[in-house]
Amino acid sequence: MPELPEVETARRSLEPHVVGRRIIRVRVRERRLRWPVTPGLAARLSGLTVHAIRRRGKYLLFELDRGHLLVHYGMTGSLSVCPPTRRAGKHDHVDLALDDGTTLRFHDPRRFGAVLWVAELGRHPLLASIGLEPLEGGFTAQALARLARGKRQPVKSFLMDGRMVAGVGNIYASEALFAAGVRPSTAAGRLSRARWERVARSIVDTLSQAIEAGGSTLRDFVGGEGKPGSYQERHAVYGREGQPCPKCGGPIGHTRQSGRSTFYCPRCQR
DNA sequence: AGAACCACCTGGCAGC
DNA sequence: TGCTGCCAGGTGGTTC
Repeated sequence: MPELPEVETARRSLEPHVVGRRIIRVRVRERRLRWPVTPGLAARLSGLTVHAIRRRGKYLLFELDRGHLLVHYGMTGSLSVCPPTRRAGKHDHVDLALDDGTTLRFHDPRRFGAVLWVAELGRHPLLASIGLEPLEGGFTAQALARLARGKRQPVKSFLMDGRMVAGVGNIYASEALFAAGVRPSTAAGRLSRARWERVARSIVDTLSQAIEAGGSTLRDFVGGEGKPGSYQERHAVYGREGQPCPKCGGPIGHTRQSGRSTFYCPRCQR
């Protein structure tokens, strides 16, 4: 469950269970994730209290007494709060036992996710070059246009580039561009100011509405406390090739951009 | 310098 | 059934 709305939904649902809890024990069953789990994670985390859970793009950041625990879901990662009796399954790679008897468990079949301890967030290379945060101040048409200046890259790829915009992935790039009426293949550097205004607003609206709906739940089920989201029912174009466009009724088109599926309405998006 | 492609994994599904 | 090939919400590094 990995784009911004899904990560934000996870953050909100974990917060009441995890903030204020002390980490009692750590168990790493599989350290081969996107990057190897920080060596000595158990010694690093044991005894520390979680003071807050923040999000930057698609990263979850657990603020501790010392440093942060950084979690990324990759394509198939998830966290759940389990009762102590729950047996670990095949892809349950990391457990944090908390002082109320529950376990915060990281599950990730494809192992594209990450679990890292970070001393100083500001200096960490994974966070240093992250782009504009769509739901915070500064996410404006002007800022986007400035970043895109001179780029011939398709606007959809631009929006999915984490160094430009944080947290927008394949689903929400397609959905936001549909809402804005902009063709995904348009060169980012050639969008007019008026179109950037529409794109910026569409990104904010799309992400906000998705968060309200609890995100999109596709092929995976959300374990633990997390309930599945329902925003997939409101996808206008994503995964809907050949089905009628909600605006004009024409068939939704499908194409491939730098290896990723793109869905759009050829009539409504110019 | 900028944009496309590859690699990293497992699982589910369609088609034979 | 079981096999094969293809597809999947990410992203850093490599190649062109």
